[in-house]
Amino acid sequence: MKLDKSDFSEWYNTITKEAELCDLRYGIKGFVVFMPWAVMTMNRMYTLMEKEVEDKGHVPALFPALIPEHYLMKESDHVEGFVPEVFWVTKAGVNELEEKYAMRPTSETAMYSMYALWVHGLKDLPLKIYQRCQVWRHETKATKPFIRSREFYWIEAHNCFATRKDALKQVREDMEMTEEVIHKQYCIPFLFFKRPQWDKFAGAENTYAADTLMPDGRALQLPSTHMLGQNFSKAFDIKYKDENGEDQYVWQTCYGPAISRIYAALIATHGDDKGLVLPFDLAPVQIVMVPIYRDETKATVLKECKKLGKKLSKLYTVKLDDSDNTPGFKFNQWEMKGVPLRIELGPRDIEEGTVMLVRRDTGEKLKVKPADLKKKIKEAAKAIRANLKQNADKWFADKLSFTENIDDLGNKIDMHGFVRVPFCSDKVEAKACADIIKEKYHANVRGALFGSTDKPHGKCIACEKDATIYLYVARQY
RNA sequence: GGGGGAAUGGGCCAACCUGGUAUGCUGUCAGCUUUGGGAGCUGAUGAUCUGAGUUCAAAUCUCAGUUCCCCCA
Repeated sequence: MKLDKSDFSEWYNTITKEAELCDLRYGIKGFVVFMPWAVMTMNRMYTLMEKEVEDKGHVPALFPALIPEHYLMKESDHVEGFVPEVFWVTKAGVNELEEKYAMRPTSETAMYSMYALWVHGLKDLPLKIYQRCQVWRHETKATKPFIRSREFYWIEAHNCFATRKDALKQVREDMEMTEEVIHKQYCIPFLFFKRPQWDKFAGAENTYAADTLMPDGRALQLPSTHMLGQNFSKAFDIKYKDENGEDQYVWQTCYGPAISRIYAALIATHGDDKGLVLPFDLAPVQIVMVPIYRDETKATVLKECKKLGKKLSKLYTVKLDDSDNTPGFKFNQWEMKGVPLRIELGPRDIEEGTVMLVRRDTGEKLKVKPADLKKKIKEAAKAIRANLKQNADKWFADKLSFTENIDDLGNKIDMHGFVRVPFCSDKVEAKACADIIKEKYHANVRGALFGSTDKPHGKCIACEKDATIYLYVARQY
């Protein structure tokens, strides 16, 4: 199988098929079957993300997938943003429903209708609830497995606070969670942006989002946090009595890491020309054992393998591949699947009293004595984590560039990915300038780097006004 | 939203222009031989998207429909 990551689109299509990550033949456009190997990794991603979300004080709940139309219609900006891509349930059996139900495209309106019943006073705040679920959006943009499908899997956390300040603190906390899980554990680098006003979540005051870059230089939005202000609390009547006994609307935020999409970033960030490369902690199989034998040695070798496998499986997820394929076939197959470590064991090794330990990320082969094996595996696991993160970070660091000249912008985007440019503003009236860039280079304004205080001098890159802010431009998925 | 392409055994594909027994690879199953970087032989298995039309005869031509994929906005 030929794989060439420099042709990313083709590489991605091939790898999702060859590594058995998804099956596109279900027969509804934009709906794909997520295959076991992908789901097992996503489950591990979920576990790590949910632990972090719970550590930050969220508790889990599960809300219905159907949302009555009148809930969905309560917040006008939200309606405008989402209704064009909602799937509707209009019939039950043979009868038309009196009110149609939306298949949730996101759960603000489902959850906040209940929050209004639950929040009464300061004792109920902060309210921090998350759910793991799937959502449906009839996307009009091109669909691509994991990157953008019409049904996808995510976590959504929805919070209520007594004050604006508390809500803004949550935005920073969400960024910390993203850093901890997506960067440190999944080893996916990103930049955290405050989106311009014309590109925020429908119904939000502000949107903050982590953008990573795919190998073709196009940005992919990973989790986003929305500062909802009081837009929804007013629409849904979520209020508490303050110290003076007066009604106050709560301040809200929500956070939505789409696991299926982050999985796409995981594939794209770490994979190579041999297939997937999975971080040690996310691999459905961490160590694959490949026995090498002839007929007369088969029994001995398999016995040794099973003995060793039993020991190791107390610490790791281990798979003994005792199928009838040849060793070479197995090597290639498990490399395609991204298994981080391989142990080869044959008569030669038994004779020498060693096993062969092979790293997927570097291809490095290590002859190891059984007594040292646990130690060496632990070291290798650590080294793989560090190596994947370092490689990804190094690649990503070069993907940031600067320019103040619009004629130079196209080149910079082509050669790097994110380009910082001086801009007149990130308010709605500056959208015209963003449109100029979009028209000229098919690139989008991703927003201001969160936490950055750099101030530009001179003019906006696209108009004659003075620049007031640095914004970042990239092509996007 | 615009454009392009495709639909044939489980997967990939040939035959289509020029209508006539549907090709090859792969997979699966059975057997034998193999196994330190994608093994070999023998046999079995299994297919023309739907609906109309033209015709002695349609995978092939015509019309309609359905679905998917890719590229661009």
